[in-house]
Amino acid sequence: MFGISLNNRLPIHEQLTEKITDMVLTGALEENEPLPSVRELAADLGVNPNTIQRAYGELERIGVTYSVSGKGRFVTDDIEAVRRVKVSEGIKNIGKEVKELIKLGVSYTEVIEEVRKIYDREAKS
Amino acid sequence: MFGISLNNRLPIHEQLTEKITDMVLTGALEENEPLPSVRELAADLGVNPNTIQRAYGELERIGVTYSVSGKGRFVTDDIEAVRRVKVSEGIKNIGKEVKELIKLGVSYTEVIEEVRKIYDREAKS
Amino acid sequence: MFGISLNNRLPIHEQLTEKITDMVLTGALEENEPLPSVRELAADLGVNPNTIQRAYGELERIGVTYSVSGKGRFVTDDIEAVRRVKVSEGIKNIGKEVKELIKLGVSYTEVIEEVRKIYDREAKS
Amino acid sequence: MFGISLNNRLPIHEQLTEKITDMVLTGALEENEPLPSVRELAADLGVNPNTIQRAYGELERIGVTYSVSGKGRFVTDDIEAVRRVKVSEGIKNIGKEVKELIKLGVSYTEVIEEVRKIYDREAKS
DNA sequence: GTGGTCTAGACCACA
DNA sequence: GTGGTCTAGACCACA
Repeated sequence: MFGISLNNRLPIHEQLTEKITDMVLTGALEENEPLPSVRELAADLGVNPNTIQRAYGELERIGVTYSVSGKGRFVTDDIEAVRRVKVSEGIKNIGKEVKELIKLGVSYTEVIEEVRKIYDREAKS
Repeated sequence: MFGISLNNRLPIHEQLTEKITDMVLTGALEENEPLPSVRELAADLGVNPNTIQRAYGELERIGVTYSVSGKGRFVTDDIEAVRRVKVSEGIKNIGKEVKELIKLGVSYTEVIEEVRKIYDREAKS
Repeated sequence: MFGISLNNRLPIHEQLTEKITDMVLTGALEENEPLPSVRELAADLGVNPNTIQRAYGELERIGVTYSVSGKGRFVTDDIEAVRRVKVSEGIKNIGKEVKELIKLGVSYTEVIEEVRKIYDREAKS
Repeated sequence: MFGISLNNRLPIHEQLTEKITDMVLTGALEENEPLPSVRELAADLGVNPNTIQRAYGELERIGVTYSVSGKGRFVTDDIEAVRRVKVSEGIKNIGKEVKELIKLGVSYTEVIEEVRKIYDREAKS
C-alpha cells in the first residue's frame, strides 16, 4: 500500500511520519485526500496500531494532516505550508553542517564546489 | 574541568565523545596530552565509571585517543587524521541535505546564497 | 543453541562477535534472520545481558546485524558487504606476515610453496 | 638507546620483547653481546624496572637471551635458532589467514597475486 | 594507580 | 517483550 519497508534502524513511527510527509510533498498524496484508518493501515503494514496512532499524531502536530471527528484523517489543504517548513528545516541543517566545516577549516570555495557537484549529479538524474 | 553539561537528551557517553573530539579538533587538547583517568573523570562529572569507559572506548575506536596499558589514555598523535574524517563526514551530511532541498524544489542559487550568509556571519565572529 | 564455548582467553564479547560473524559468513545465519534477544541469549549462555549487549553492539557497528527498535536484532541484508570487508582484512594481515618473512630472509618461492600446501590440504577437506 | 617508542597500544613489556628480538634478528645486536642491566634500561626508557624484568624474562624463555648469574644477560649464541622459530611462527600465521580466506571464497590465484605484489614492492625498497 | 571486562540490576523508549 | 543507557561494584592485567 504505502510501500514502507520496516527494516530500518529508525523507529517505525518516525519512518511512517517521514514516508507520508514525503508522499504529500511529492504529490503522491493530494490535498484533502483521506488517509487509511489506523486499524486498516496497521493491518496493512503488519504493525501495532499504537505505532500508527503515534505517527498520525506527529503528522497532525506538524500540520501534514488534519482530522475530522467521526470522518477520519485527511491530507492538509495547504501542502505548500508543509513544503515551506521542510525547506527551512533543511536550510537550518545545512547551516549547522557548514558551521561545523568552517570550524574544521574548510573554505567557502570548497563547500560551494561540493554543493555544485551534487546539483550536477542530481540534475542529470 | 571539561566543562561538560549533561542536561542534553543525548546519551551521556555520546555527549562526552563529542565534547572531547571537539576539544581535540579546536586545539583545547593537544597531541599526546593525557586525558583524566576513567575514575577521576567519573568522579568529576558525577557519573558512573562505566559511562566514561564507554565514551573513552568510542574515542579510541574513532582514533581520537589511544591508551597505554597501565599508564592511561592520551590524545592521538595524528589529530589531522581525525580532522579529515570529520570533514568528509560533514560533506557527506551536506550532500544529504542538499539532495533533500533539491527534491523540495530549492534552486542552486538559493542554496549557495544560504551558504554565503553563514560564511559571512561566521567570518565576522 | 549457538554452540559457543566460552573457555577461551578472548573476552566473551569478542568471542561472541567472532562466532556470530562466522555463522553469518558461512550461511548458518541468513540475511534478515532474527537473532535471539539479549536476555534470551544471556540466559542460554549463562552470561550477563550487558556482555551480550556489547557483542551485539559490535556486530551492528561492523555491519553484521541491524536492530529494529522494539522488535529485535537481525542479520544484515547485505552479507556480501561483510564478506568483502573480511577479505580485505585477511589480505592486509597476510601482507604483514609476508613482510615479516621477507625481513627474515624467506624467499618468494618458499612462501608460495606454503600457500600451495594449505590450499591442497583445505581443498581435500 | 634502544629507540623504543612507547605510545603503542601493546603492553610495554611486549613492545620491548619484540623490539629486542628484532634487533637480534637484524644484526643490530650480535651473538653473546651483553644487554643493559634491568636498572639501567629502566632508567633509560623511563619505565618501571618490573616491566624490563618481565620483558627480559620473556626473551630468555623464547631463547633470545641467556643470563649468567652475577654477570648479566647476553644475546643468545645461536641467533639462527631464533630466526628459525620466527620463520615457522610467521608461516603458521600465514596458514591461519589463508585458511580464513579460503573459507571466504578467495581463490589460490588471488592469494598468490597478493603475495607477489608484496614481494615486488618490498624488493624495490 | 590505570584501563578492560564482567556481573547484577534498574529504568526508559518503542512496539 | 526488545534494545539502549546507566549505576554500583568486583576482579584482572599492566605498570
